[in-house]
Amino acid sequence: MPAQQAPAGDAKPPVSLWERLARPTPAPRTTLTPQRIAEAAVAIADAEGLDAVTMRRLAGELGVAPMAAYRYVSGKDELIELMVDSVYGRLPLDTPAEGWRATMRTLAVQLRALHLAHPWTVRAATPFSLSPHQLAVPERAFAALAGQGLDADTTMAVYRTVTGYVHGSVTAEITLETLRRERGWSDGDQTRAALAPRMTWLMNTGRYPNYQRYLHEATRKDDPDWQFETGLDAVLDGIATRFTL
Amino acid sequence: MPAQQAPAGDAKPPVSLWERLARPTPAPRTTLTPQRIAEAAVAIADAEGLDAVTMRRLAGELGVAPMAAYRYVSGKDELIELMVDSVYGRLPLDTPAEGWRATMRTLAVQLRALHLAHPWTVRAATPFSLSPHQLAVPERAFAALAGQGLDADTTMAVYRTVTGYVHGSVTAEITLETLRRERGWSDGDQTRAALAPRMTWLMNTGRYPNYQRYLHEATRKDDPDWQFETGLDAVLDGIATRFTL
DNA sequence: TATCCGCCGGATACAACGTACACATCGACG
DNA sequence: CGTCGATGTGTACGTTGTATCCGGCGGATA
Repeated sequence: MPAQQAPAGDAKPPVSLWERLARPTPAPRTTLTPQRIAEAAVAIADAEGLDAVTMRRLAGELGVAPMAAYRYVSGKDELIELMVDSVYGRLPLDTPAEGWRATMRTLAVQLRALHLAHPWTVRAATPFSLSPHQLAVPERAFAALAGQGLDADTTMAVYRTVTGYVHGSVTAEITLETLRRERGWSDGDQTRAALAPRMTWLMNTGRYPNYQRYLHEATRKDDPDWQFETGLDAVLDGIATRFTL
Repeated sequence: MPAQQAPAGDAKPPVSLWERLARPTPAPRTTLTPQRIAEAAVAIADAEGLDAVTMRRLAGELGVAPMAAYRYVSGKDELIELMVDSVYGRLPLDTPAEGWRATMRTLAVQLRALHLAHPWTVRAATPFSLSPHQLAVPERAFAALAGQGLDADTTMAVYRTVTGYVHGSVTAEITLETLRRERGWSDGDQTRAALAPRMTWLMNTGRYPNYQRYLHEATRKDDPDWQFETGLDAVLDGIATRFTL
């Protein structure tokens, strides 16, 4: 009798990760829990980047065998879903309501802060992943936008516009910051110095005169806060004018 | 003298990938060239996704030994840089000038089209990677924005805002589209049907009333063109009003 | 109290990956 | 004709995700 308790013949429509999570924990005596797994993995990713999160490394950090975590996640993809949901759970979404614009603005700023605190999230987070804490973000936005006379599609367009800007903008910021960190460049000047050979060669091709002029004239190249918020306010301006909010 | 200084070492200052590429090809009779490598890799990624691009697979496609490509790229990272630069080279950036707004709009639309045609680029492309064809994008934008009375920093802010929106927005779009394709769901209804179990469970928690209302009221959920362009026009509106262009 | 069963974590194993390294080969130039 | 540098080959190693089988503990049941 080969106790074949494999995933069985039928596909895999069974309970989702989040549904399993929500069930009361069968016993409080187990050494491993999804929360512990998520926190350990997040700690590794925060400290050494997403690539350092290895099933073996994670197991080592938890003091268990390499395959142990597979009791709780079906594979590495689900582990990352778990990690992302875990950090999204730390978002302080309970700020008081103050009108749609202020709410959307703080939401954007909070999302950026979250990504900066956990740079691996921009690579790992799939927008619209159906995880509880990630869903709380559009929920918050929709709540703030309700009652403004917008239909559902436009509400979604507003939400997507703002989060699209945030995600793209922060991705660029973090890509550069990560590159800088892993190469050991401390400030912007040192970064430019390290990039100088490539850059000067490219500029000497003479094909980028406008870009070159920017390089000479810009003075706030190293102020990501200013860059982010300037763009954000422009985006919010645009939403206000186009949808007459 | 410990002088270990991990990042210091100054290990790889040699000529960059692009500098090497620009040198005259030493002999026109070699079977392998960076162009051929890039095209083969792009073809694989277009057909089967970025994960299918393997050094061995690429070598097989080119009819050479697994390690052969390493004569031209220092590793897989450089291979991907090469791939991205290759597809950026297909951008038709020579459209006539028609004012900053029209230029920025078509640039955004073209970038979206490029990402949709090669979905792996949103994962692979690091913004501000210093490759010739990628640099041509900000060059084009700066050219269109020059003479509008903006200082260099604001010009960059405008560029970053638009490309940030494009990148983030298209990333979301492609993530969903890719998911749908690899699961074999044909249209939006089938996607929603497949996601229904997860979705209904989440909705039944009662924690997302506004999101749930959106699900019921929305009618253009499956029109990504409309979503993208609506957001884009809002962003451009915002830039125009905030910087009085 | 004795028994059984289902959940848990451990151990082993495998295929695929990126890539280091030494070797063979071939055209060009002295 | 001999030498040399550039090009592609062959082999091998360490690491990764994960399939599979096992032993054992604990609580419900008899």
